[in-house]
Amino acid sequence: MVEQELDTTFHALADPTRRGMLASLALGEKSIGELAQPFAISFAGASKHVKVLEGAGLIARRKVGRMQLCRLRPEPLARADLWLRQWETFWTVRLDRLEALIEAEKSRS
Amino acid sequence: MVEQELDTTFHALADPTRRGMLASLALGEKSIGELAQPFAISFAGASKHVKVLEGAGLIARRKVGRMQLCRLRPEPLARADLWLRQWETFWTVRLDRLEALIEAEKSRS
DNA sequence: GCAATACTCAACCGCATGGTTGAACAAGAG
DNA sequence: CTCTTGTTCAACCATGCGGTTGAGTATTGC
Repeated sequence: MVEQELDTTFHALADPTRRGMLASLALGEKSIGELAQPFAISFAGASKHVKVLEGAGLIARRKVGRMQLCRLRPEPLARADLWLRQWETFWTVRLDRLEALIEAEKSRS
Repeated sequence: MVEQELDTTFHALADPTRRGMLASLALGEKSIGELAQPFAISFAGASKHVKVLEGAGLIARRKVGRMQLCRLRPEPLARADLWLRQWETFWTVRLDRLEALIEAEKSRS
């Protein structure tokens, strides 16, 4: 179950248009038209991207008059980040090793 | 560009088989056969997944005799994590708000 | 040399993706 | 009521994905 959420979350994040939309939503609620505007894309195309983001639980919508306002839902991002941090020790160890090498190089000169 | 690296990294992570392979590699170098074994998958199929991971810079290979040993390269994971943490304030604010509500509820009772 | 092992490569399949266009619908503006 | 705006839906297209099979290439063991 968690596995499947990671699938959809990472897949949603694997597209630059969708990441751009999220960045745009970080500044506040936006209609789908406003989300589509910066990307040379058709309205229907944007609508599809929004549906992917919604399917991944990354955004929620509410209808206001004739437009749909989208807002960010960061929970899946938090869970994806949690998963990525499993490897944190892995890459920090590497960086530590690198720093140690740099220090060794310094003291040699 | 950084954007494109995020594309390939997130796409590589969006598949449970590939995430499993990474987890397996966290325990040490593995041949492609060893990587394929836990997943009911053909040899060629595993080879493709490995190629995707390699293309994303998440693993490196070296030839030892007739087998290919793969090892984890965590750098792209670190960069993906960095990107995700852009939203960290976003979700922690939410959690803070939730805690505040819980506290408010407690003191009301 | 010969057989087995550890792969890679090319071709194919079914299905999803990202994109389009054009028609439809719902709601506010005149 | 009509026109425009904001959006969805359905159909289509080209491309790519995850998977397979079958053939081909190194390398090791006998």
